[in-house]
Amino acid sequence: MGRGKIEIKLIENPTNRQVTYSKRRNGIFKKAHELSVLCDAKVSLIMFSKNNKMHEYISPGLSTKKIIDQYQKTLGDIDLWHSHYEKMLENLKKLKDINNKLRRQIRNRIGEGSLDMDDMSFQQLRTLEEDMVSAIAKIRERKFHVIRTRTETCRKKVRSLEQMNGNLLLELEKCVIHPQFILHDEGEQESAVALANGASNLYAFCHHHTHLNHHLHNHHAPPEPFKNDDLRLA
Amino acid sequence: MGRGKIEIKLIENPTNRQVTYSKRRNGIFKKAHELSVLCDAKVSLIMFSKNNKMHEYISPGLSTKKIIDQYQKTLGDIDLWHSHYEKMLENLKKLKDINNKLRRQIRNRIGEGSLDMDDMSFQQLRTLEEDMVSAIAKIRERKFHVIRTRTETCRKKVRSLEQMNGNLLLELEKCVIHPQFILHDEGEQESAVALANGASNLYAFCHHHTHLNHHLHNHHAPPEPFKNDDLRLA
DNA sequence: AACTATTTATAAGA
DNA sequence: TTCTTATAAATAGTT
Repeated sequence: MGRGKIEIKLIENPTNRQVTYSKRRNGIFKKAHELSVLCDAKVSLIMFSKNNKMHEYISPGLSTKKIIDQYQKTLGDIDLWHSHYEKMLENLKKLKDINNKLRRQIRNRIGEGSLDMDDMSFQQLRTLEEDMVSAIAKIRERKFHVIRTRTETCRKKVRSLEQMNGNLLLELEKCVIHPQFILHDEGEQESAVALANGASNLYAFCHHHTHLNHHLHNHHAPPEPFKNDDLRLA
Repeated sequence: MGRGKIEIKLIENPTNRQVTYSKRRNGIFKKAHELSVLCDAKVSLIMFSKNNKMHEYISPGLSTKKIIDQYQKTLGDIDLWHSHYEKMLENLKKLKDINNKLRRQIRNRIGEGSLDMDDMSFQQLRTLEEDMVSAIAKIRERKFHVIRTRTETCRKKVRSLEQMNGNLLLELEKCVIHPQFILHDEGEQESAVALANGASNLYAFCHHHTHLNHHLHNHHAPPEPFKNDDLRLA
């Protein structure tokens, strides 16, 4: 339909091709629309030119999504997307199942599993109890490790404070033996008094801490149930 | 383009409409194909007639899926499908996370969580230990409930056996007092001896069971650690 | 983008 | 449905 007949094969000339594409594209769109109206048909027409420009026609009152959905349904779920989707759903279900199992396991271990436990035999309960006992032993061991570490840290802190304390006392001694160094004016004198007070405070502090230190060491040996030591250490 | 010009509006006559649909559909498909070939364009043409018969054209070497994928991509993921898919992926990830958390929790409770436990404070360990202790208490309670139930069942069985035993003894007594009933022939006599032996066996059985019954009742009161009773009852 | 000679599509009828 | 055919529409090549 034109000045001459053309063979249906790729138009090599890009300009020509582009022109033909435009003209024929409009032609198809017009025909698609006419078909939609004349026959009340649902039409989805999507096309990409050689340079990937997209054009689409959809029958009035429809969306491409709707058409594609209907397409999938009609094709009977052979589509790759659909199987992928199905796999995902399956996966989701599996994960949920595993999740529920884990939760039930936890509930059993917490002791809240009264309903689930009805399904458990005496043997199972016995095994669970043994498990829990050994688990508690491990947790206790871990707890006491934390206590030991904490004690160690505390002892180190005390030692360094004792050292500091000793140094300060030494300084104070110097000041008392040679009072001329600190009797420059009133302000300095006040600070000297403050220093003396501070030193005695440090003494008290030191004693408190060494006491605590011994305290901790006494409790180091017998790692028995938590109720005996946690109030002091937690 | 026909014997007469037609207005572009719904063709009311169904037959006419169907004919026009067929003709024009072929026309469009032909044009779509020509466009595909002439301009190397990707074309997807899906349509549904008024009675939902589907027809589609796809450029050679393509699949509708490919076109739709490209369509989605071009449209910039606004599509509902895509967002649905994304939501599913998100959901999947969340479930996996929850799963891992649950697993870690279990590992902690089992006492295998040495690595995870390094992240736990003393307070957390203490709470976990307390949890476990109360959980174990519940599990023990449950266990002893199972024992009680079992004991009860056993006792009932013993009682019914005792009853049966009594009845059999009564029968036997009758036979001994009135031997004429059982001295028909040799065969009958043998079975009478067997019956007597059986009865004495039942006596022994009965005693064994009542003994066990008392045994169980003694253990009913103090529900202490499992190692004391499970060998007899499990 | 407009023109137009031609081809193509198709409405109506059989 | 399919074929026929007169006529409307589309469009290739040109400007």
